[in-house]
Amino acid sequence: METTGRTDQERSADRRRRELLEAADRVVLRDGPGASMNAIAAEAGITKPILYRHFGDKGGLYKALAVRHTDALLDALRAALDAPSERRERVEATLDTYLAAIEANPQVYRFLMHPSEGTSQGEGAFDVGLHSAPLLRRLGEELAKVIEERVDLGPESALLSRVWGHGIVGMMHAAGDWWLGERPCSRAQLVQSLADLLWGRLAAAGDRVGGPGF
Amino acid sequence: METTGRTDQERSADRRRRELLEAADRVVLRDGPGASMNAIAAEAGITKPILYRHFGDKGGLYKALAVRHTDALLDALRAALDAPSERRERVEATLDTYLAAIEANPQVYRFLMHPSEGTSQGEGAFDVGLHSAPLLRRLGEELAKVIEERVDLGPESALLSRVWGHGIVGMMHAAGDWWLGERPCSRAQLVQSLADLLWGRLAAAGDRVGGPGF
DNA sequence: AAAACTTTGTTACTTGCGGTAACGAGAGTC
DNA sequence: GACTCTCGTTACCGCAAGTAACAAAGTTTT
Repeated sequence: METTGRTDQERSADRRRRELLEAADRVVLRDGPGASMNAIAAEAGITKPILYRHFGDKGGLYKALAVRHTDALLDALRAALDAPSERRERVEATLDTYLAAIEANPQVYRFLMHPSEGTSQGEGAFDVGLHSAPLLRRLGEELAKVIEERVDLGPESALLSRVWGHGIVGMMHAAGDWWLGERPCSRAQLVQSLADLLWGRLAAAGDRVGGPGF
Repeated sequence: METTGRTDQERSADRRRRELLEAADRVVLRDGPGASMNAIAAEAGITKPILYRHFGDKGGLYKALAVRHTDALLDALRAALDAPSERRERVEATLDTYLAAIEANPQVYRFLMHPSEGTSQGEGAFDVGLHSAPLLRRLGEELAKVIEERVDLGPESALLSRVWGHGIVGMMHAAGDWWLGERPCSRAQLVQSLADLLWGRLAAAGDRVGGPGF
């Protein structure tokens, strides 16, 4: 069959690609996001031009890496998000899953957050606002989908769910980032605090000015 | 007096520094965050080593630039944050101020969001979690201060206010970033949606399938 | 079987940037 | 007049991204 021949090549290429990605992963995890193409090639046991043949440029490689990890994280999150429990519980589980992931592997997380580089000259008036990590965008969209699907928001639900999706993801990310750096409390406490925030505790709290003393 | 002589030099150096920063600003605003030191030096009418004498390295220059802009933004935000109106109004005004700022000058905003680079070799086990833009950290801390100062959160208020400060800033940032890219609605609508989220509308909304508890 | 092509890999190069060393010219000081 | 101190230059180093040109293997075509 001709299919086997062609498939053989494709499979071989795919296997190679996966091997390269795994090598790249090791290097990036070891050396951080600044890892050089040379280093990655060396780890994979080959030389630079092959990497470029497979991934085009550094952006391509990093994008492929990011997609892998993002997919993995998304799978974990979806499980927490789609649980049949009550909303608050689901929210807490999702927050905890995310935080556990970044806690377990800060290097991966750190890499995912700024894949955008570029020795690029030119391209002055590119498009604005696309610097942020695609991971966050994907998470935001995913969460938006779930919200719209499961929460009754009346009219404007399309807009609201997306705003909230991105907003909540951003909240989770920023708080997680800060928490990871300072470790001011346990993960459970952080989850509680964030869930409380989403549950309107900021709106419900009283002013301090009328308080004791002063 | 000797003081005048010394002050003369210092003033001259400071003026120079400011000129250089302004030149750098123009270039960064024109060419994006990838602007080269050569380009900045050329814009300032001098050559590279002078930049390095003034700012140490590229990180130093970018940090100085970032501090300038961050200070400016913080001043605007503090005005909205310290208003004597009601809390919801204050929150909305603050959100709107931030969004208006990033809308008015996306280039600046874009630059502020990833000043961290580094051709650094070595330093393998640096510190994790410091990749995020210092702007967000400063905003988060600032907001935390205001929250703790004006909202009664009972015990744990120190922790809660900081978590919320960073969380809310992250929410604002992520939603703003997405909004700036897609422009799915007016600024006012976005502000409303985010304030609604903070006001617990997510918790208050009903489920879409079956009842709560399921 | 020999020629041609594809795949897989190499070495060696170019370009461009961050950063630095070494040197040069004015201006104030002993 | 020599000394030094700041401001400025040119010319370089090192390094990383990306590419061109070439080499050896297997596969297909004639």
